[in-house]
Amino acid sequence: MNECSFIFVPGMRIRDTHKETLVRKNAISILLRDGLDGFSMQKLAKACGISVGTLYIYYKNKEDLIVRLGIEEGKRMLQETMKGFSPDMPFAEGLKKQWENRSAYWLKNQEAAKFYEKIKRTHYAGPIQDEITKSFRPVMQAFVKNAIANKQLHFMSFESYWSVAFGPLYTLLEFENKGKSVGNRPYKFSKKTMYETLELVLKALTP
Amino acid sequence: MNECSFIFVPGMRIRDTHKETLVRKNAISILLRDGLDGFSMQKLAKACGISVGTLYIYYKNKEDLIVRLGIEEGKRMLQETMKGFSPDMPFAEGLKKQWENRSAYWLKNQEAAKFYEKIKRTHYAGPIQDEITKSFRPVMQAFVKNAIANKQLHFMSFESYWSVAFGPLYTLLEFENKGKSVGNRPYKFSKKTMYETLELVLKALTP
DNA sequence: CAAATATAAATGAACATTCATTCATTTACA
DNA sequence: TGTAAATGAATGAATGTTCATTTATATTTG
Repeated sequence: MNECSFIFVPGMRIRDTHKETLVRKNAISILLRDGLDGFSMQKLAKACGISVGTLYIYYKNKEDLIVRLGIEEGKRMLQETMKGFSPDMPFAEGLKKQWENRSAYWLKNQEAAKFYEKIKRTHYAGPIQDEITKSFRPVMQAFVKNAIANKQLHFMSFESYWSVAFGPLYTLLEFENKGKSVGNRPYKFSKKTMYETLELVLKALTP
Repeated sequence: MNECSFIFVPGMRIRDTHKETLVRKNAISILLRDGLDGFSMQKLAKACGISVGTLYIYYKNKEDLIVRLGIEEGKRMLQETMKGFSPDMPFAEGLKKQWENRSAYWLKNQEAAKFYEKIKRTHYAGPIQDEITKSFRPVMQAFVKNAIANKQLHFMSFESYWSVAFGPLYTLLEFENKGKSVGNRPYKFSKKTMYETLELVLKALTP
């Protein structure tokens, strides 16, 4: 059942891999500019300067295209979030690492991050989350388990923990995303606000 | 410039106000079922059992329809969130009230709440947020100001405060929304988790 | 009271676009 | 030269919106 296997055949024309990046970048920027209901295959093909038919060589259909881009970007983001992180780390240190990684990625890859956050709230989210989850759930669970065992984290329900540990960060990054916070206050994400907030979160979670 | 003013004219046929509810309910359920890109005016008209043309009597166009429904639901939700709340309340009490109101509304009006959360993340969000903001910004600002003045809340940036005060609640409600939390863990919102989380938040924010 | 009237509500067929998707054909390369 | 990549015109369904027409009703008139 390996979709990637292939039989070598002489004379096979090589697929233009540069084109995959082209499609991804244009798809993301159209989706952000025009929204999900302003996105179409013909618009995408035109933006890429390729034929509509070509899109159907790379992707089974529109849904497949959106879902696969979502999975790709989600994995990329989580990969970056986990850089230099290990579930054996002391709790405060590990959480800090994740906050730093996540926000650094967000600021460096604004389009990709906005795209992922947007697509997560559509009806395409299901298969995307399923795929992402598979890869990262074990690491995150181990981290919490260790922290509680080592008395670096209060005993509490997993959802309570997660919502306090990451809810505030996501809220700040959403503000950054819009450029505005609550009440349309102009907002620019800064390390200062981030560390200020992280400190509060650690105060809440740690003994 | 009052759009609502009208000149009384004999023989005016009365608009069927029941129909406005019909349109709103169907629009919301189509949007939740089929997503923004699965929503269309003809589909909506058919679901309501009325003519497409009628929709264009009530709403200028599709965007106007979505935006106005968003504003309506957003205002309704915030109205409920503020029930029995006053910016003069002691901080912990006021925050608790808002958490309770918001979650109660969410559980009682699941469709409306899901709709609002979804539409907030689309390109229709701008004008919706602008309108909502106007009504509730002053109250929320006064609450924080009072709390800091009375030393019931640490001095901190507004964004830091907001993200910690409400980020975790929104995260829990999103879990409830999906029926799953992180890593596809099945999740059902309960007052127990809510109060457990609120306690952590208060620990973070109050001296 | 009942018929006529005036008005806006409501209709739905019709419009030009745009949509997702297909496929016979052409192109480029190992 | 054989192969898969790439094309793009074509398809039929669906899109947002319009508008000439019909319907319902509050008021006026007889």
